[in-house]
Amino acid sequence: MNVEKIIKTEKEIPLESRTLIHFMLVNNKIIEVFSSVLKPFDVSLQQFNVLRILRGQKGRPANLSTLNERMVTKMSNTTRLVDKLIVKGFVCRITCPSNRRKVEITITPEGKKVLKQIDEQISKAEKNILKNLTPKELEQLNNLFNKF
Amino acid sequence: MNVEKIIKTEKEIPLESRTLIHFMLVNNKIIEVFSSVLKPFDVSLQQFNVLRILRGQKGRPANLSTLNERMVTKMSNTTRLVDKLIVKGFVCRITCPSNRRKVEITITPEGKKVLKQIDEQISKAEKNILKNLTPKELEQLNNLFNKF
DNA sequence: CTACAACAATTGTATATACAAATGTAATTC
DNA sequence: GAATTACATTTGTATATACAATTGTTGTAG
Repeated sequence: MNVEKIIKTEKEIPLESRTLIHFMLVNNKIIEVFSSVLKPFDVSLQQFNVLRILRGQKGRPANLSTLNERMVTKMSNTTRLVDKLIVKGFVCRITCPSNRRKVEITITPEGKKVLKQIDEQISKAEKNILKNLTPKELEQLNNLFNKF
Repeated sequence: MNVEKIIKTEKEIPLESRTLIHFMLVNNKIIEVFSSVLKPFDVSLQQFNVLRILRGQKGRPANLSTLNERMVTKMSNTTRLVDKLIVKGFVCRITCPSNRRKVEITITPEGKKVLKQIDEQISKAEKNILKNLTPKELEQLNNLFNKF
């Protein structure tokens, strides 16, 4: 992936700007791949993230602020995100009995089933995106990311 | 930036998934910083990108497909993006005399002036985001990104 | 126990983005 | 040169997201 070729510029870009542009270009590619995997399941990247968080709860219900806190990309409207998952039958929401301000959100068996299918595809996509990188290079990347 | 701490999970994430999540987390941070720099100027990241492309044209007008092709994040509606810049007086659009299907978009002196101010702030922000990385590490990052 | 502050989620509204269909123009084919 | 195809942009519409204001509930100070 050559930055100058992709954004079609002839002039040399300063190393710092170049790195950040490069960063965003790769990120766009990652999101594009993930989105295309998720599309047939009619689930957005954010919705997928919520489903995975809920499964990670192992039965324990999560409330909205917990979800928001754990999401990779925090967004300002988790209520409506959950609304969509409810319509699809993938999650279930009840008001918390001990504190009626809160809600308890859980993943349904149907949601778990779909999530399992998605996971397989996503896992393949991940391997494909990273096919040119060795485990050592992945470690290296993670270490560099830690410096941000 | 510790991934597990940020997304608040206790379990170990496989290296591949972890890298991609880490990638997105850092990207979100970058976008967040950029957006907050741009906010006072009432210019979005995409609009900023268009302005920079137009300046890079050095007077030569650009048409919509050229803009779209050169944008870091391609979006499906460059028309409306340009509309907003016109309202702000930062760019100018006329239909191309030699081919009336096309349009000719140029940056205005006002646009150039604002862009210069933004550039200074963005440059500072870039340095700040990357303050913990040496030039060598930046090169290393770019090389790793090339493998995607 | 009443008033007030803090909390958690929801709703309203404006803007942004994705995708498809439509418009207007130019080039090509017969 | 009329019909068709391809091109470049615009418009329509549905959905997504950001941000602020609102609602309903709980905790707390006096």
